[in-house]
Amino acid sequence: MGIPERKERERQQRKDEIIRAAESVFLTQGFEQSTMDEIAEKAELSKGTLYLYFKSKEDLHMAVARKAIILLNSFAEEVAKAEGTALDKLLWMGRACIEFSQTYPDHMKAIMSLEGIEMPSPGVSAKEVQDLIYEDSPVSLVIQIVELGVAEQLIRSDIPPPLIAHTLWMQMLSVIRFISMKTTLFEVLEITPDKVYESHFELVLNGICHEKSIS
Amino acid sequence: MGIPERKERERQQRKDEIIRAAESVFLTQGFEQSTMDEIAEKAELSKGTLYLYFKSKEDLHMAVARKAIILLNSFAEEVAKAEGTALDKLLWMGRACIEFSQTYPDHMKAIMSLEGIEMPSPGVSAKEVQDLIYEDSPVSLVIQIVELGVAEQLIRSDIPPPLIAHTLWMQMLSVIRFISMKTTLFEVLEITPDKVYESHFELVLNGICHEKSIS
Amino acid sequence: MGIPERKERERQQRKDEIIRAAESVFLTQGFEQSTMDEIAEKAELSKGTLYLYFKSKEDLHMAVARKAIILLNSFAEEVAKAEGTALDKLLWMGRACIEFSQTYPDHMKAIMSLEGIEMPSPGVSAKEVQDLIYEDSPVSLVIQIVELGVAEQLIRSDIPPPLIAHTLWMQMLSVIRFISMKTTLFEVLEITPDKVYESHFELVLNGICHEKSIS
Amino acid sequence: MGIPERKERERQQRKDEIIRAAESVFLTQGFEQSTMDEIAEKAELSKGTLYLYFKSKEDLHMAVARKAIILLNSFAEEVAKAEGTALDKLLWMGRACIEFSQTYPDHMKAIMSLEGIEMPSPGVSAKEVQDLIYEDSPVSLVIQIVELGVAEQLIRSDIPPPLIAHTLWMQMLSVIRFISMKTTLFEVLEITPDKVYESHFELVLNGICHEKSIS
DNA sequence: AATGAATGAGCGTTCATTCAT
DNA sequence: AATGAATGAACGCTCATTCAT
Repeated sequence: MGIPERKERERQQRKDEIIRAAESVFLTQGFEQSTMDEIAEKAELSKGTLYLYFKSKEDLHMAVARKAIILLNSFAEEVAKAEGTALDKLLWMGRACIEFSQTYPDHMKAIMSLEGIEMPSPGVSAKEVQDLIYEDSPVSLVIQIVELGVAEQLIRSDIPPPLIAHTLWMQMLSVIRFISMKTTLFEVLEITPDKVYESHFELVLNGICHEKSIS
Repeated sequence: MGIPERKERERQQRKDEIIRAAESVFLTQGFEQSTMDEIAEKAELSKGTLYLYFKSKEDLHMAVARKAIILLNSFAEEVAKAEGTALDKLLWMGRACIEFSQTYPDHMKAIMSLEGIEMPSPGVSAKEVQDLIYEDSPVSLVIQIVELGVAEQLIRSDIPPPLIAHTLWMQMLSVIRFISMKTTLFEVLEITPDKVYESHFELVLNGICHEKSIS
Repeated sequence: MGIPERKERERQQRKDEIIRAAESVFLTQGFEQSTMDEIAEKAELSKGTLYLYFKSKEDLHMAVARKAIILLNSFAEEVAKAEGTALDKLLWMGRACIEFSQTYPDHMKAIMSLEGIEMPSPGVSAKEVQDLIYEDSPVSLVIQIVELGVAEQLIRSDIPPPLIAHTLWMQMLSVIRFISMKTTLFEVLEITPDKVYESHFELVLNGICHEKSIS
Repeated sequence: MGIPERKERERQQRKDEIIRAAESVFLTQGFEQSTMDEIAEKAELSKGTLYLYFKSKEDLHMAVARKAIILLNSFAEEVAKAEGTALDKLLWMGRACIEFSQTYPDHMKAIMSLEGIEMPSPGVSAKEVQDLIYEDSPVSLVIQIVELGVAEQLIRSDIPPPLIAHTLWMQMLSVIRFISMKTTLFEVLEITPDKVYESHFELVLNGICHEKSIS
């Protein structure tokens, strides 16, 4: 009794070990530049063994990203439960994402690399990527909060909540990418990453509030 | 006299020819998937000759992106000259970028691929990429307009104009990336790319207007 | 007592099951293209178990061929019993081989693949292959019939019967190989397989009859 | 003047060198068992260079076989020119083939390995193999001689000459295969290869002479 | 300046075989 | 006896880069 369960558990652990190894390799040198040899070496496993658990490099890539997104989601869910207005929640959630990206920069990188996957990637259906990013990700959470905000009359109602939510998510990713890559720029502008984040939230949250006439 | 100049001019022309060839190859199949062989064939030159003008594939990549960004800049400059408030100009400029990305999707792709270049890319300094994106790009133009908007008291003054400008630029890129990659999402949400663009501008421009109290 | 016998019987049954599985896999996709995984799956056994019964893939290959050759032999024996002259018997036997190759194309393939085994094949001695083909195969039957034919003075006596018999057997294989592989040739020559077989028998049987002066 | 010619000549020489290296590797260990690495090493060239001259392993295989068949053909043509009856010519040609197979055993092996190519081999059309074997090979020569023999009333006319010729060719191959592979058999039967060849010719040539009643 | 032949490290993937359980 | 996880050496092929001419 319990033997098949133990086997299954060990199998899952092995998978996790491989994912952990892949994470650290993908993140240090990017997905394209990483080789299965490196991952195998990092995992202290033979290359062939990798293929026992993941049918291709791409498959492993997806697994890494999935794990990251689920982790991020758990962060976001925590925040969404707290008391406050929709705008408060969005701000907290944004901050949680930033924090996540600083605590697990490698996981964040994995999530963002997914965004770069070209649609007709053989072996990975677009649908699969979509689901991963927009169903299991915080986006669905954001949609709910935006809908709440609209109900509270804090958020403008002239744009469909899902559209607002996706826009917020994209902007979130873009600011993180900005911070992580354009480090030399900060010295020139004499600002800190924190300042950038706060400005960002100021701007985007201000943007979704009830409209003033622009055009 | 004049001979070295002619030589130099011819050299530049050759370079342009190669860039043109590289463009069409990178754009049809992506940077990673393109080979120097293909570019050489397209340029009707031998592979070795490519290395006479560009020290590596990466170098050629940069040149292609540089050309694209300059082209985009010329578009933006045109728009910036027109009459109107700063907000008007920003909106027009945004629309010009969208139009550019639809007219020259390949060039836009090149510009965006630059954003994804990892910092410790051997052979290309971070500084070089920075300059390319933030000095020769429309960002400097946007900074000017934002400053104008602040002077006109249309744009909030509590955030430094360069920061606002960079945020706008990043958001611009993120919406274009979104549109080009998440096509299947549109069917689900029953929206059109145009609608996304307009919502985007609504939101971000609303965001940079004089603040209401959020926090 | 009887227990070891039962064990042995069970072991033989297991072996047969594996051979059956291997047959169907080898025959659908050829020996080289088949994997031990596929055979294991077909046999509903684990891959490791295969090695309990056969020491290598090659060994399994031999077993499959041996079974096929025994089956062919049983066909041939049936025919050899019938009434008629030695020449009649040889013709019938030839036709039986053709029929066999059409009824069990996969088994025939296995037999012929054996012929192609290179001599210094590690793990399989040439002797082993010889025995398989020339002792358990119809060749010994053919030798007997040729000897009979010589006694009947229907078949030339200037060439040793074993040599004639081996020649007949080789020619038999060559015509079957020809038919199975050179299908496109038939359209060009506007002939049918049956016509080829009959011409073949005409020629070779005519050849072994009492000599006319050639040289 | 002459420079492109020299280049072309050198290129051809290089190709020949590679073919020569491939020959010796294919023949020592068979086509499937040979690796491009081994061929490259034998040719004292890098693996990549092989692919500059041959687009695939299969392509190289064909080149090796083509060379062998052309060489064999030149042998056969020489013989066909000599004076004599059709039967004489066939006998001489047969002996020439035997001699060829002893002088260039490796080339002969290559020719025979072609016969083993399965029809739906990806990348090599059946047609291509057909042409190689039946158009450029001695078969066409044999057809002519058989036709001549029919005209001379030495060879039976009830079977179409092409069919007779193909049968002779197949039988030729089968005896060579027999000799080269079944060496241990000779000791048992106490015969020599030469005896086998002569018996073979006796039998097959007798077979194609004017028929006696068999059935 | 231009060529293009040559390189060689590298790639993702496969699979016969072994061995601890 | 049976398993199936693990191995690791291969494999065919690619391609950015170099260099003699």
